[in-house]
Amino acid sequence: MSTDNPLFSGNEENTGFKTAGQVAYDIISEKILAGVFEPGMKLSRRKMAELTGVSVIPVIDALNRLEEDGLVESKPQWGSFVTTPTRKKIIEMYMLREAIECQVARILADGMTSEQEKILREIAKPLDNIKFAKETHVDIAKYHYQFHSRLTDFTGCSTLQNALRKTSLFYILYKAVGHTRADYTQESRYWHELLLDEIVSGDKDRAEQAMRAHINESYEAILKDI
Amino acid sequence: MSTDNPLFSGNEENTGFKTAGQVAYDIISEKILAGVFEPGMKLSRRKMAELTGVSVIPVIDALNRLEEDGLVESKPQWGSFVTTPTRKKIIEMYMLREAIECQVARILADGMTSEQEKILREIAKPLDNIKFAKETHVDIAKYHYQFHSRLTDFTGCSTLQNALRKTSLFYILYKAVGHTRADYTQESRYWHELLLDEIVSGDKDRAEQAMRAHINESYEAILKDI
DNA sequence: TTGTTATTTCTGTTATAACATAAATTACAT
DNA sequence: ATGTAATTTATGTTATAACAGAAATAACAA
Repeated sequence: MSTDNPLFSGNEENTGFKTAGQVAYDIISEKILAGVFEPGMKLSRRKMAELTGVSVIPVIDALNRLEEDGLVESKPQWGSFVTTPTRKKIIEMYMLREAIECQVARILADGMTSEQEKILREIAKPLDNIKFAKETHVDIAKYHYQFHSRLTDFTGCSTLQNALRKTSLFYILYKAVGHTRADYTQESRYWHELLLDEIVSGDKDRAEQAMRAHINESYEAILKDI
Repeated sequence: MSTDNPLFSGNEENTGFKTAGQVAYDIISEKILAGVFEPGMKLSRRKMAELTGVSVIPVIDALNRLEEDGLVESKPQWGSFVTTPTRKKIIEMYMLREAIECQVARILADGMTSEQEKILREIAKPLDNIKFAKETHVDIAKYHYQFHSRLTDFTGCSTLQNALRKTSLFYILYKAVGHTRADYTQESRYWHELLLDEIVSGDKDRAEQAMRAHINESYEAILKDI
């Protein structure tokens, strides 16, 4: 899961060599996103070092990166623990996601190649037809991110990509916790294909509006959960 | 500069105690933002340790944070160096800033207290009347950030605040390099007060549009520079 | 002079161990 | 039994030193 997952942007262009810090990051993040390390759990440096098979120095590095990712929180001089997805944090995550993705929609409305559109439609179609009963919430979340991540990629703007990645990590963390009660079978189908229609229209404002509606649908659904 | 500067969000709520990593971060970031460490300059771990008076471990921590801030870039297994503000990076920074601040404008249009408006107007007025000849570009950039940062604060959304902070750090880095040729005396006055007018109108779309225009003015001016 | 090889230096990385502080536990007195 | 003090344990932090690989320099041959 750690190497073939597009979520992990860790330096993986290397020649198979993994730094010790990367090893620790991969293991710990995998445990968190799989729900093994539950929110609020304390992540002791020494325990994590023992678990991952490296020393405390690379563990500190890994925990720092995880904190930047929003998966871990730290009180200085006290310790690190798995982030608890509170209502407030989820709302904040959506505020940022809306900001990023609306901007992405505007940029792409300004100029998206037909080649890019083709690629996106190939992702959108199966995504809009997912059998919700057969997939876990986490899997669906990752599939969703795949589409939006590719969309953001096509802006060529890495700063937007990095910001979006964080919101997705947090979203997956929330889904991994498991107390999700929303009924996703009621979600609109064909949303992503319609979204693409609006983007290729070339009208920035229309594209933005469609994206905002798309995100708000997910937002409203989650607000009922928490 | 390190403790009274609102740009530095490092854990400064502590009881005067500074961790070694924080010491290193403060010193190195100050040198970078002051232009002493020029873009492209290699920041050797050992040299930085000697300079800051701490060991290499906290220096690594500081460099990691500086990389997250966008002030430093690293090639794994090779080293860290001061970020060079290329045209592409500046454009990307503006894309992110526009995304963040337009969202801020929308949120505040939805509900900003009169107390908050009062505070913002007290910052906006002198900002709109700055004597450009008497201030350095860096000082003006910091003053500017003070307004926009406070604006973002009032959304209560720390994720937007963190994202905005990065764009501002990069902007200041760019200004610190010094080859800025734009004539800022031609910039519109009263822009920030007018911006507040649009936000308090309560119309999200109007607020967003005004913010976008505000940022684009700065954007267009800088594009001529680079 | 120029191209090649060997050596030296420098670098990022990380394991080990020490230090100081906070938490938890025990010991003890009331 | 309960509150307090002493002690032990655990933890974050960081200095030191070692390891491996890259870069630069020196030595040497053509």
